[in-house]
Order: sequence, then C-alpha cells, then structure tokens
Amino acid sequence: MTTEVKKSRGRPRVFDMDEALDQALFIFWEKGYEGASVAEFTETLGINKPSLYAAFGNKEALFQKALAKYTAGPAAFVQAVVREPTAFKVAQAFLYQAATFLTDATHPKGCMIVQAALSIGDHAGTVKQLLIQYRAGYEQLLATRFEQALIAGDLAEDANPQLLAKLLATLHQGMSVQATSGATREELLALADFALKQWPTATLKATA
Amino acid sequence: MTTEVKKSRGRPRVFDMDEALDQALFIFWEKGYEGASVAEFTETLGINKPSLYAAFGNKEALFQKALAKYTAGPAAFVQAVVREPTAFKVAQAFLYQAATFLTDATHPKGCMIVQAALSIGDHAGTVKQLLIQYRAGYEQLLATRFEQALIAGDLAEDANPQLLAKLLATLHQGMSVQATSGATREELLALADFALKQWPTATLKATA
DNA sequence: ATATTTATATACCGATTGGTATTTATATAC
DNA sequence: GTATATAAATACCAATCGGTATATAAATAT
Repeated sequence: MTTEVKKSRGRPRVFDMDEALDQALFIFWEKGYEGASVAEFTETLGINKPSLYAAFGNKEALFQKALAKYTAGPAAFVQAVVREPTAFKVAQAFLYQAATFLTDATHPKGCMIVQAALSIGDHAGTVKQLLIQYRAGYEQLLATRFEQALIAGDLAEDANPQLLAKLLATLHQGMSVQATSGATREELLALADFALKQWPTATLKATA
Repeated sequence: MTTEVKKSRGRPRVFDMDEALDQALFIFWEKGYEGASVAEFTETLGINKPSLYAAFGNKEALFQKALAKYTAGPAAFVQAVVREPTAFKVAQAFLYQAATFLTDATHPKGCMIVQAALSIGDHAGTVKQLLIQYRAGYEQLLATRFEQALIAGDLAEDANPQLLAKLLATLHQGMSVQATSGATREELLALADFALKQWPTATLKATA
C-alpha cells in the first residue's frame, strides 16, 4: 500500500507549505511578531503576498500557525518532561532541556513564547495576550504535575506545587532572555544545577 | 541666594522637558522601542513632531534619554543594593526590591531594560544591542560585588560570584516576564524567598 | 476541447512609519 | 523700535506597513 497522492484540480502550489511555515516560524522566532514584516516573509519564502495570504491568512493567522508548529516541534520537550517519573526528574529535565534548547545554534536563541510579543504596540494586543496564555499554560502543566507528585509522595509535604512551577517558569523565562543576550549553554546548565540544589525532594524517599 | 532662572532669548519652550521625558519613558516602558510610535509621543505630550525632534533628537536618541532617566530613577535600586553590607543582604535586597518594583502599579509592569527590545526588526538592532549591554552591566555590577564578598569572607569559599550574579539576573529577568504576564507582588516575593534559601553564605560567619 | 478550480504575478490600496522644510509666533539683546 | 534667537504649527516627504483587486497560468473533470 503506497502513499496516496491527493490529486486536486487547479494549479498546484509551487512551494511546500510545511517548509514555508518553518521559515515563517524562524522569522517570528528571531524578530518577534511586530519586528517581522510581511515583506520579509514573501522575500524569504520566495513567494508573493497573495500566495502567502491565500495559504495562511493574514499576519496574525500566520503567527498562530507558526506558534502551533513551534509548540508541537522545537518546544515539544515541555510536554514530554512532565512524564518523567519524579518531580525532581521533571524539574531537572525541564531545566536541562531548556538550557540546551535555548542556546541551540540551529535555530534562533531564546524562546518564541517568551519573547515574540512581550512589549508591543496596541494593534497587536491579541498576540500579546495569546502568548501570556501560552506561558500560563506550561506553568500550569508543571504545577499540575507537581500536585500529583505531592500526592505520590516524591515532594516534601510542605512543598508548594504552584510555587515550584512558577519558579521553573521564571527561571526558564530568565534563561530565555539570557540566551538572547549571549549566555552560553554551559552557563545556563550551571544555573540549572544550582537551582536544582534546593529542590524539596521528600526526605524519606529515594529520588531513584 | 535664590535660584537663578536661566533667561535665554528666543521663544520659550511651552512644555517641561523633564515631564515630557517622563511621559516618553512610560510609553517606551509599556510598549517597547518598536511598539511605541512617534505619533503616540506627540499626542501624549501634547506637542508636535518638530518640537519633539528639536528637543530630543530622533526616536533612538529619545529612547536613550528615557533609558538614562529610567536607570537613574525607577531602576536606581540596582546601584543601591550593592552597597548592602553582605552578599546575602545584597541578594535579598535585589530580589525583594525587584519583586516590588516590577509589580508596582504606579508604572508599567516589568523592566524596561529587559523587555523594551528583546525581539525586534533589523532597523532597531542598535537599541537591542544597547539593552543587552545594560543587562550585562547590572549583572557585572553584582558579580563584582560578590567577588568582594568572597574576599571579605561572607560567601562560601567555593561559591562562584559570576554564577551567583547570573542567577540573580536570570531570576530578575524571569520575574520581569512574570510581572508582565500578570504575576502578583506576593508571588514574586515568594519566589525570591525560595531562591534565597540556598544562598551560599559562608558557614563559619554570621550573616548579622 | 471546454469548463472549472486553484495558484500565480503584477499592480495597487489607504494608513502609518520616522523624519523635515517652511512659515509663524514669542522671547531677549541692542 | 529693530535684529536676533529659539520654539511652535502646518504641511509635507519617501518608505514601509498589512492587505487586496485583477488578471493570468496551470492543473483536473467532463
């Protein structure tokens, strides 16, 4: 059973939508929502504006599609780390992988969700709010995981899951700024190690 | 001896430059370099463009003047905290005052130096680099202070001054993002307390 | 071959961007 | 008074912003 090629009538698209979205993602990632211009997209992708708009909608729709690709691809580690077996391992994996990811030379430095629309004009208020929701989302993902850990007993009884999640999110967001400012992977990993030293592992349980 | 009023010939300026610069600072602080438009300045200050340009130069010069006012005014606590008597007190003062400042309702949330030009188009690359330098500046200010503390003996012998400074800077930058995302002062103060728990105070010296 | 469908390319749109040339108004110096 | 110096106000500039109307090219269905 070979892969069926969907044949549709009409002139075939000359560019690969997936590739194009990847390139758009990189541009938004590097320059932010406001700093990326539609002209830059069309020049980089080698297509003209009507094709871009027909394929992806307007600038904001393009951003949302790129953002979805970002969370499903480069930033997917966030969803993965919460499946680590203990709270400590979740925190460790989150910080290590964040440090590694944020300084990866194969893509723009820093996190798109953190930086793409922090300070922005009024016209793009929707995007700013969207990213705030995304940031709240992964923080809550960690918080929920740590609540489970508290019940499971691999967190100290007096540990505060929400606070721990906010600490990790804050470190991540700070590390994102640091990566953009030129911090190295080694520096961020050292920060991660230092922060993990005080992790409130339950005193009577082994961390594995 | 009364205050001498500088009398200069020529039509007197109808607006207060200091007030105007404060208003410009707030706009840059809230919307970032790219997100703030010249039209917004002139409308808010109640002056027209030629007056703005005559008084402050172009947009980038206005930003630099506003930035200088920011560091000398709202953000002056950074210079102040390094005069605390011990490394721990420096760290504590820095994080507490950062948490308080970043969530102050009397001005935009977050730190202008962190957020005003993180992700930005090519045309404003100068400003982005300028803010990177400012961030490196206050981190180094802390690092130098902690090197002194190491010599003075109020830091553990194996403590790493540069790393500690980077940790504080990273927490500050993360807290800035958090403040912009809606985190409360109490949440940021709790983060600060948690982070201070592992401060490597020298074991044989009292912290006062 | 023709109709239909979809993507392309060119050209254009009004609005806004940062920045200025020009004129007019208001002060002091003489 | 007149000259000089400075600021304000109006109007304007080219360039870019995000977005689209229109016409043409290339595919399939019949």
